[in-house]
Amino acid sequence: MVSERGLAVLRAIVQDYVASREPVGSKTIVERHAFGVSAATIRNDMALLEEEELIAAPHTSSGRIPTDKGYRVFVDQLSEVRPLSSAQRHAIETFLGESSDLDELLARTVRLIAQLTGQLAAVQYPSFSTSRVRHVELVALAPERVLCILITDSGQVEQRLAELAVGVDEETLARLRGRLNEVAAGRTLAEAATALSGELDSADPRHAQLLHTLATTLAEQARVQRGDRLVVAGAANLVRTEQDFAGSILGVIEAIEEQVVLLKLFGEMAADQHGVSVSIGRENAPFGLAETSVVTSPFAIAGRDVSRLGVVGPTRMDYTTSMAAVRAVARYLSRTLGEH
Amino acid sequence: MVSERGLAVLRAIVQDYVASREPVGSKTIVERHAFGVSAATIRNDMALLEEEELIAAPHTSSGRIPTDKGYRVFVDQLSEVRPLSSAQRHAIETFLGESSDLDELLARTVRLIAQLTGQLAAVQYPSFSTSRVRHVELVALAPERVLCILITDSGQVEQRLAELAVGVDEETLARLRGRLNEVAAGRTLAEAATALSGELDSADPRHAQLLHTLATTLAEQARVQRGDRLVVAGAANLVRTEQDFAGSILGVIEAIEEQVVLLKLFGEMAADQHGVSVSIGRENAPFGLAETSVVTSPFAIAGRDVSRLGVVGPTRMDYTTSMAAVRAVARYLSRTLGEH
DNA sequence: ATTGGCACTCGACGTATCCGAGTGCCAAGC
DNA sequence: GCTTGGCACTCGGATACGTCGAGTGCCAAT
Repeated sequence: MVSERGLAVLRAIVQDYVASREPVGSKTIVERHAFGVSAATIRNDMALLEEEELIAAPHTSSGRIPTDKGYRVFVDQLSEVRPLSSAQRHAIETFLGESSDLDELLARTVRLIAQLTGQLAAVQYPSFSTSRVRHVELVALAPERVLCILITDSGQVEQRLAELAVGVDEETLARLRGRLNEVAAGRTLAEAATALSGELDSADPRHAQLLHTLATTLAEQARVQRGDRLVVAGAANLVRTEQDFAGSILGVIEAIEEQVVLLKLFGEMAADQHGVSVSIGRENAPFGLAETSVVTSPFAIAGRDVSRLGVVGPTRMDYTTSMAAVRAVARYLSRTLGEH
Repeated sequence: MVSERGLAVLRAIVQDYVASREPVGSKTIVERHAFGVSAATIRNDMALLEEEELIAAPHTSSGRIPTDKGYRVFVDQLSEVRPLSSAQRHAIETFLGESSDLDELLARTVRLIAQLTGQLAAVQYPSFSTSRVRHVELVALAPERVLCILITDSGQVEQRLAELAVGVDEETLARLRGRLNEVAAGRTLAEAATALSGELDSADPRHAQLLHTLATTLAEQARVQRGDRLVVAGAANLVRTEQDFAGSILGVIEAIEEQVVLLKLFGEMAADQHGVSVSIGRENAPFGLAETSVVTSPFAIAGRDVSRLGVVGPTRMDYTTSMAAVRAVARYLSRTLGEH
């Protein structure tokens, strides 16, 4: 139904509305875009677009604003993702390049995205369910306090303190260390957890209790997915766009702080495999984020898509910029982490 | 100059204003507090208080609101810190009691404070400048990639990856491990850093480069004060009180995200040694937080005051509740961490 | 299909008005 | 010498109203 020009009008409306925050009228469009037709013609097209529920008028005789559906069409069909400027690309290289470890890299990443997009940014910690145990280290802080350190082949380190009922000497600890490494090393975290549980049965009865404590500690540790954590930055950006939220911004802030909500949302978006995905307005209603849009992209460690990063902002956000920045940073990250 | 009753009036004004968010007039006071005098008398007292700049009128012929100075007097002289309800005390015990490690304990702590006070809460990571090195562990992930793990007697674990120009075999690594432990173990982090630097000179030339890398890595690691990190929770609470900030809440959010600002402020408040300290409104102007008040308390690990926790909120905050909650949680934390 | 014209709508904005809470002051009273 | 009731005064907030203008929908003409 909607003509070629009609879609161009939709694109113009989205762009102008995002830029000006005000309903855009037919006159504004012919002024700011070279359509070569009169305002009346644009009005006819707009009537069509309104019928298709791609745009809406806040009240009779006002300009139009895009609906969620309108944004969807814009994102899917009308926006070409233009690459970042060389300055921005350079910023990514220099700002992320000097990171020393994963924690710092992700912390810098999330701040960078927030800065590039002017939105709230979030990076999901990589889930290491497919990474393998490289080494298990046991350090006695006291005879009955043993620090268990788990090192994976993705360079991740997890530590946990085990409190034992009876003390253990260095020699025994060395034996246990050897045994645990034998059992766990080279396996995925999940496999290692299972194997460790099985190991309990064949344990030297004298150290059963000790081994049990250590094994369950390590097993639990292995079970913990770091993928259930988010790093967030740019809350100030969210507050800055507060007036874009008709309802309160409170729910959004709470959802961000809660993390679980956002993580679920990230999880759902993982279905869309290839590249950047966008979830718009009411599409997020199940998560209590009906007025926000989320732009995310997966990124990979060692070639495996393990996690997501993205931005959260008002439905009326600059999708083009957000998508470009999210895509670029995700790619850079995948490239850097792929070298591991 | 200000009579006994005058101070009582100030207390009433602070309490009513905090509760109602509206300038409080003489009539309201006689209604809600049993002063046994008429509104006219209260008005006389209020004129006195205004002369002393303890209260102010937003405009002619409106009720009065406390000034920063008024809040200061209220906090210092007029508010008795009433202990928490048993339910709240119970909440602290149960909510914090089940924490397994320091990270989780602090994460739970900050959420608890935010919940108890309805303000934004922050906990400074303990600074371990006075804690001692218990153990240094080196783990070769690859011949030229060595993971350095530093364990302190306060149970803190720091890890860092060292990239070496030339590979190192297990045997050499074991020797180095022994040497580093000899040098560093038992010393404070600062001492260890110095000692490690000195050790470089007497190094076996063959491994000079290797040792240098490891030593500087560890030294830098030791130098890093974890006290320069904050855990924050309850941003939603800050947004909820947004209307209490005449200027924008943006600066506050930015300061919180920046962390450095808040950490400096925490540092300054450390001067006031005994228990809860409060910094009000313009007292925070150097930090760009002229409209906010900060309530903090130190807490101790192993008997040493090492860090602070507190809340940040509008000048018009419930100081009594905030102070009580901050004090109670800090005490609980000190008690729990003192057992280490 | 496009266009200019035109009546119509409705929110934004400025002005005038009213209302009431609250003050300051004063003279009278305990 | 405090305290109190009375009273005039002030000022912000709410309400009502008129004006203005951007923008629309529709229609007849091209």
